Amino acid sequence: MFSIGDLSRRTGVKVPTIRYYEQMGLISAAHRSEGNQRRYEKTDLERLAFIRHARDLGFDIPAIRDLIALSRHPDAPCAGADRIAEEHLAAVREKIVKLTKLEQELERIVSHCSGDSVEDCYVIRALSDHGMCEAEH
Amino acid sequence: MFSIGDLSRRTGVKVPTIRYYEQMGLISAAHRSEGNQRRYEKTDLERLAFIRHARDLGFDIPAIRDLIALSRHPDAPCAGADRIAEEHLAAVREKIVKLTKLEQELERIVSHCSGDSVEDCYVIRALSDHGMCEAEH
DNA sequence: GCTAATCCCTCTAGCTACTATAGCTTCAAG
DNA sequence: CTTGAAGCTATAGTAGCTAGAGGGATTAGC
Repeated sequence: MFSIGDLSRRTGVKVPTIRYYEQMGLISAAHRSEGNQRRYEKTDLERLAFIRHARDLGFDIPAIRDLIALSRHPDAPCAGADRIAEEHLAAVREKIVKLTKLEQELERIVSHCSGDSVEDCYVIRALSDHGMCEAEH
Repeated sequence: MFSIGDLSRRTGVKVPTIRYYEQMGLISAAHRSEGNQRRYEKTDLERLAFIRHARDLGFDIPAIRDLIALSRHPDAPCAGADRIAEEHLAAVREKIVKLTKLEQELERIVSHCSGDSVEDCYVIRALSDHGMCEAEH
């Protein structure tokens, strides 16, 4: 039996976040002590570690809910889980592409600035005048 | 004289967003028509285009506020603007690094899954067991 | 057994940058 | 003068937490 604080220390998930996950339906409502405090068991610990891990990998809460639901049917085909992971991977890649474009544009702007007065600051001028950009955005 | 709708069409910034920017102090409160509708001039258009451009480049609102303040002192040195842009560039790069690590981990997980049942689905198993990860996260 | 420190409870509000809705008023064209 | 589009304010919702207020529970030490 763990208190919510124990669970927090063992998983690295903050206490209010655990309560939030309960509210969001990622973990089921815990049993309560006589004094109305949450008491957890080992399965809850594992579940929370799963969630933590998925969050670290950037899955959002609905996706995690789906993954948990799938993990409860060991005999089902795992295409569903694969698809969720693949979609997430695709989203991550898309973000990287966008950020890389941003990086290049910012790099160009920053490196072009002579460092004199604001009047001819390349940073400010580039922001004022879209025509100075290389790529679309 | 432009209405808020004109401004929106010319800059691509949605009408409620323009009002939001006014509230956030990015643009000054517009003059009003007799019937209390906002009326803008060319300078407002330029200001809004500047904001739009900065947002497209991922600057957050406080940074844009600072950039606008700086752009009003043409004689000041532009080190401030450079620093803001450089910090933002650094933040973008950091995000790219993180996402790239994520991408690799996800790629590895997805590619390892045989595609059979949930029971031995690599996706689910990897999420359950942190020890299966290559990198820290 | 008592007390103090620490933990836990619920509820509410705040964060970013918008977006959406409701209910109302104003504007511009015909 | 009417009508439909556009504008107004105010409020609430989005994701995933985080912080705080104002209490009650638990536990370690004496």
